[in-house]
This record gives sequence, C-alpha cells and structure tokens, in this order.
Amino acid sequence: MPLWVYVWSMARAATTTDAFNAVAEPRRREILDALAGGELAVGDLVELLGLAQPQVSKHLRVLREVGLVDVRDDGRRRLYRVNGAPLRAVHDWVSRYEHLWNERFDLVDAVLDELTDTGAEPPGPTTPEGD
Amino acid sequence: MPLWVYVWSMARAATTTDAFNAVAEPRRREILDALAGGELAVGDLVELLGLAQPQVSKHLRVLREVGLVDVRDDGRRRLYRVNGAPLRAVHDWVSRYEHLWNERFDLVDAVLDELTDTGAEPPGPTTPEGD
DNA sequence: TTGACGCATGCCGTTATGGGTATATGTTTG
DNA sequence: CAAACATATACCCATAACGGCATGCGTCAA
Repeated sequence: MPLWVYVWSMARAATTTDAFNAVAEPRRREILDALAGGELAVGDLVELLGLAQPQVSKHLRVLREVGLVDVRDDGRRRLYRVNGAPLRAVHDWVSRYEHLWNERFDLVDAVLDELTDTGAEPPGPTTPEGD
Repeated sequence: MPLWVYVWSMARAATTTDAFNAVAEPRRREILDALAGGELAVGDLVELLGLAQPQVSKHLRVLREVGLVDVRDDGRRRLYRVNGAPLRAVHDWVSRYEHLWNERFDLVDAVLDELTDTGAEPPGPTTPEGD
C-alpha cells in the first residue's frame, strides 16, 4: 500500500510564524507603534496610518496570531492593544549582537579576544569585572 | 496617445530591504549565530548548519546585501564575518517595548499610566522609520 | 425593521521567497 | 594544462505575502 508523505515547499516562513516575521513588515511595526499609546479601534488605525481598512484588519490579524496584540469588543468596534511579550524573543536574540555596535562593550570584546587567542574557554554568560 | 504607468504590486518587503526582513528567516539567524564565533568559510557553514551549499550562499548574499556580513577572499574560499551594525535598528525598535515584558519597568509603567490618566502626552510612538 | 456603521474575510493578481538541482566562474594542485 | 575544489548563479517549482475591491456579518440608530 502506498505511503503518502506530505511535502512542504515553503517559499518563506509565514508571517504568522513568529514575532520576527510579523515584525518584518514596516506597516505592522507602525501599527504596534500607534498602539503603544494605548488601545485603539481599527478605524483609528486606518486614519492614523492612512491605510485601507481591510489592510489594517489583515495586519492586525497577523499580529493577533503571533500574540503581539490583544482584542476587546466594544460595541461595533474592536479595540486592539499591544502585548509585547512575543517581542522578547526578538530582543533577546538581537541583544546577543549588541556588543558589535555598542562601544560600551569594547572592553569586554578585548577580554574575549584575549581569551580566545590563548585558547581559553570562550566564556558563556559574561561576568563583567568592573563596570 | 497611451500613457504607460509602471505599477508595482509588492507582495512583501524584500528580504534585502533591511535587517528586520533579513533576520526574519531562521536559517539566516543560524548563520549569524555560527559566524558569531568568528570568520567562517561557506563550506564551514554548510557543514555546521547541514544545509545545501547553494542555499547557504544565497542566504549569505541576502545578509551581505543588508550589510549584516562582510566577506573576504582567501584563496578559493570566501570568509564571512558578522557585522552587527544593521541589527542596531532592530534592537532599538524592539527595546521600546521592553517594558511590556520586563518587570523591572513596572514602576515606570505605573508612572506612565498615571500621566496618561491625567491627560498628559503618552511617550508612545516615535516611529517614522521610513526604512 | 431598515439603514448606516465598523470590522473581518474572500478572491484576484503580481511578486518574490526558499529549496532543489545543474552549471558557471575562479583557484589551487598535479 | 587538466582535474579537483570552493563558491556563486541560473532555473524551476510551489507557496504565500500584500494590496485592491467586494462582500459578509454583527451592532447601533432612526
């Protein structure tokens, strides 16, 4: 008997996969920024961002699916609010590269270079000596 | 006489548009992570990530185009290294939401709520960020 | 109840993504 | 110089993202 395997091509990770993808879209970042000031209805966002209503709704849907926004019904309106939690993963990942542009870490870099040059263990969680 | 206008549909911001998009792809994040340990040749990445060589080269190209990696020729090999600078924009943007998940900011939040309740300007969005 | 309003969805069209495989280009080595 | 090696590109394919437009559906108003 034939065995069917479901193969998946994947053109690009879905925007609803994670915060990384959801936030890759500039308009969605704008929406979050607008929402940063507090709850807003879809119509408010439409006006603020100058986008078409369906587009806003769709972006909101994506943000909803990755948990970046929460909704609340209010009569015939729907009030959205930000939920930053999912951004934590993004923040954590990016932060690991912070030393590459932040001069505050120059000293740490020097120390790390020193260690690696001498074949020492590249330290995990850094223990800043002075600070 | 007909007037031809070039219209552009746009399915999604190109991955080469900015760091946000480049980094939305998990494999590319893996590449950067691997490169975080120091310069690596394409072949090294192929081995480390278990991806096909063409795929790695393509991802590296994207990373190159947004400036997230630099290349250096070494005989018949090409050594790539990370350049975190473009990640700064990502970090800066995400950081503005840090208080939403970091309890360390609870006090700040309280103060802000206080302000907004009294009709003061919320610090909110500062995001033109045209990209 | 009938509209008007507010928002979500459906469908269409264009575009580009990302993987796979084959091949072109450039560099060593024999 | 030819063969082996390292990497970049070219194509093809399936997928889905996004915008535009039309429409469905629940809610409030006259």
